[in-house]
Amino acid sequence: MKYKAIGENHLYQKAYRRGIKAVTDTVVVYCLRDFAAKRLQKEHPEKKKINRIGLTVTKKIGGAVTRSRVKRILREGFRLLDTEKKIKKGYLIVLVARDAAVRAKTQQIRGDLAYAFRRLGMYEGEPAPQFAVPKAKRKPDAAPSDRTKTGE
RNA sequence: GGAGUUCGUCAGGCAAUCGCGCGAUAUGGUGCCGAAAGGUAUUAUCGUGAGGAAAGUCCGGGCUUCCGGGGAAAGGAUAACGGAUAACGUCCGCCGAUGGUGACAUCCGGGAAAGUGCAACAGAAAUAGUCUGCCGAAAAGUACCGCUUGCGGUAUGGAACACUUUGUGUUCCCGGUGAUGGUGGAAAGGCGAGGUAAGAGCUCACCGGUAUCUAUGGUAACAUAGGUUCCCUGUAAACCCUAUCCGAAGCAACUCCCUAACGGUUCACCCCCGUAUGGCAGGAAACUGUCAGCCGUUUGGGAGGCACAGCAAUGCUGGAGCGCUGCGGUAACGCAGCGAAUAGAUAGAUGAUUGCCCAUGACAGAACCCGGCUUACAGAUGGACUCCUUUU
RNA sequence: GCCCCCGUAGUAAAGUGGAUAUUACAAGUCCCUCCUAAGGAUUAGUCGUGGGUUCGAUUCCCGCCGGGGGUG
Repeated sequence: MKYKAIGENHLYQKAYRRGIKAVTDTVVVYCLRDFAAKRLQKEHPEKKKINRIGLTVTKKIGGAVTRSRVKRILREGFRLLDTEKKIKKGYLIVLVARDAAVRAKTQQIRGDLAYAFRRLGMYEGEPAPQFAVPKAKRKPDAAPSDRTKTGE
């Protein structure tokens, strides 16, 4: 199972503004319903829905070596979680690394991601997550804790 | 054995399972998007997959574009000498200077006798004579003496005051002199003797330096010895002068393809020269219109540049490229032969788990490509050399 | 990735070879006042950092460190 990466900057901005969010020590997870999911499903040879993931590792984390290592660990953690449990398809998932992710192991990342996805209700069989109210678009920084509550 | 100098090499390894980028193969693999160029997703097998600094972007090139060629100006860079190189501000050798007992290290390195500027504070004074100090020689005038009657010799700088007695001292003026004067980074080459009215490279000996000549050694810088000349501080990482070199921008440079539309066909804003127009129609001509060619701009999409290169492409040729060997050279490096040639991403590929070993792996990730420099860095290991101690 | 620019008290700026580095606001202390404000006095600088040139460097030269801007 391959993962299509998010390339466009505006999709990241959308995920930050309108997506639901969960925060752990090592990583911050944003999720948003992918509006291009049907087109991607049509392009897929097996006609499956897929998730598009994006990784954000800022220069504050470290140099090029540490940043690319953090990206590998995040990718591996997500891959492990995805093979174990079933995550809902057709979403944009943005993973933002925090300072603690530099010294983290893959298993810790996997656990943090599992905690975050459970809070966000992204597993199969659970009720669909509610997205943020449109008013949050005007004030992106206002009351982030409320949005996580609505996500539960 | 100890202490040290210097030049190199490696940059954890092996195995298993899962996972990632690229290439090839698969009936042009299969699906999807697109008008097209093309792209993208995915399956299997095989191959392949970051560095000595990939970094900083500090120099030098390749390459691409700016229409082509030549010249000038401005600006910039470099700086003993000889060599290496595609080139360099790099490298090697060597000279000089500095440091070290030494192996060795470092580079401070054109010109201040072309000119301009600056030199705070201190100091009398900062490139120069206003103070202080020393002196009254010479010249002129005056007085006296001699006689060869217009010359020679002797004395005296001028004024005031004081003491004393025809000189001495004080103050002021005139003239000479140039280093005595706590300073300062720097004070007119240093020191000694002679010389002088007082002095001064004014003269001499020794020492130091500048320029230049000769001899010897060296390709040369330069070194040694001798002769001549001169001795006016420092600063050129102040302006500047001399010699040499440099056009500018940078792959987000740019090129090509598909698609649609518009404009020009003339001009080169440092100077000079060159430069694409042709056919048809109208007109006497200037010129106008139109078509083709050429050039440019813009909308949307895509590829290339880009992974050894080029070509007439299972091969051939070539290269500032890499490794090994031999030869030449003190060395940098050169020449010859042989061999191997695959990172190429585009939100950006090397990870996770387990086991074993060495005994815990530092700095750190290609982004058009090379040659250097600089900076960061855990260790392991090889060669050469120096000093000290001991033994033979 | 490439090309540029800037670092001076807490903040914003001057100073571009010379003595103890200025100015405004802010902050601390003191005075004034019954108290506060205003006013007055005063304090605090490795001039980002390490070398070099120079008698002398915030200034000139070189190397690092940090920050910012432009460019599809």
